Amino acid sequence: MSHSQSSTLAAAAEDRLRREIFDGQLPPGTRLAEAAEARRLGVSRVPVREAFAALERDGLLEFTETGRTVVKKLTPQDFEELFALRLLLEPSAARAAFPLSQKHRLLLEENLSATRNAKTLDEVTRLDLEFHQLIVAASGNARLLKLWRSLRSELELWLGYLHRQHRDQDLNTRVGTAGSHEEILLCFQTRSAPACEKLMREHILGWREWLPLSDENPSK
Amino acid sequence: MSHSQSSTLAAAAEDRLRREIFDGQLPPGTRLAEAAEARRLGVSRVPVREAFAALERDGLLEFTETGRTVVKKLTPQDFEELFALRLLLEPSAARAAFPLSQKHRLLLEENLSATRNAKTLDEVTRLDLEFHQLIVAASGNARLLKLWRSLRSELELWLGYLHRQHRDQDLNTRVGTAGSHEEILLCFQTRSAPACEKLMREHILGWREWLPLSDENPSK
DNA sequence: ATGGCTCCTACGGTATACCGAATCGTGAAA
DNA sequence: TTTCACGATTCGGTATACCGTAGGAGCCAT
Repeated sequence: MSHSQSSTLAAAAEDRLRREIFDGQLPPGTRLAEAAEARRLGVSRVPVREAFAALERDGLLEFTETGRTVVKKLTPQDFEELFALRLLLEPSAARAAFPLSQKHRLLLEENLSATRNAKTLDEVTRLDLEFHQLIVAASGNARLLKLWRSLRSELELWLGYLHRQHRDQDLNTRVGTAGSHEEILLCFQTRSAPACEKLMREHILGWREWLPLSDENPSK
Repeated sequence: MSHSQSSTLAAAAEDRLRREIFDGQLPPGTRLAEAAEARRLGVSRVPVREAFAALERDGLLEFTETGRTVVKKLTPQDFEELFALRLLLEPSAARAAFPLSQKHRLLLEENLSATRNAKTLDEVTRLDLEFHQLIVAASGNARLLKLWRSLRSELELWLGYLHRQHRDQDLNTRVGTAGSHEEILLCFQTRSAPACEKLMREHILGWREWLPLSDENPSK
């Protein structure tokens, strides 16, 4: 664990494992053992154990009945669940976030500006999720934000898989996402809470639409 | 940790601490130290540490910036957030749960039967939450159930506080809850998905209504 | 060749020990 | 009396060690 800004070894281990799972270095189904990962990461089993626990509650790992730890396999069914929950949570969050506070308006504008300047697909994806999270945060319901964040890791995992499978096509469709976000922010500034809710709903439905799904999936 | 059906000491410690928090033996704001709790529970620090982590993610404990562990204080604001989320999640779950599978219908009927025979207020409360959880589970969305369960502990905590403050009055109003649940099950068997969604929404609104709030709260 | 049994290994659960940092109490100085 | 500083204590983070058990490999019997 040579360099990492995390204050605790457990957090550093969690970050690293999370990244390795996202990057596909630890494909779904991989069995992880505390001792082995501890050796590999150069720490003892205790921080690794805590990292496993954290990643499990984020849905990236899975504990079997017998205590084994496995990188979770995501099925199209899993994705449909995530989609259904976004469709449930985010429009409501948008409605509650209206009207936007000065602070959150600025944060969203910064996000859009960063998105316009983004160079890589991963960066655009991260900013995309960040935009949505900002709106959930703006709703003022801390627990709602917590629920959303608990879905975020799995979402990122899915998007990562999809990007690796359709590296070419996504870059174009991504432009649409950014424009859609600008439209949403404009809606917050010029229209009503129900309008924002409706627009967010349509945005997520559209997002579901252009995602290439169910032809190939990373599980099994 | 003399007797407990939990297979692991960490789970047993978690159960015990959870119960003590619910019972009010560990009032909000109480500072918990790993070593002290380990001595008190007769285990080492490791299981206690894991129990703390689990209870923190359940919202019953709180880690301060400096790493201290404190029993969380619930404010009326917290309760409003929980209420808003139930109002968002559960009606949708009811819609998705329609039509009820044989299995879930039986489970709900068992629940109502147990409620009719219940003797103590705590038991009725537990069965009440169980009824709602069953419907969320019947929605078929495992992640939705996970989100709901993550709210349950805090909900139980709140209800526990309220019961201790209004021990007399609640017993009567509880009868209404049970009847309301029967109505909901009937709706599932005789009407439509939107009807169930609407009824669930009204049920939760009614629940919010009769709860004695904002006059006294356990925080600060 | 196949099914089952046994032994061995690897893994997770737990206890204990060590360390640095934060906290609190105490006493000295202003 | 108040305040500041310093030492003792506590606490959380981490490492290491021990134990029981589950899984797997190899062997034997059929």
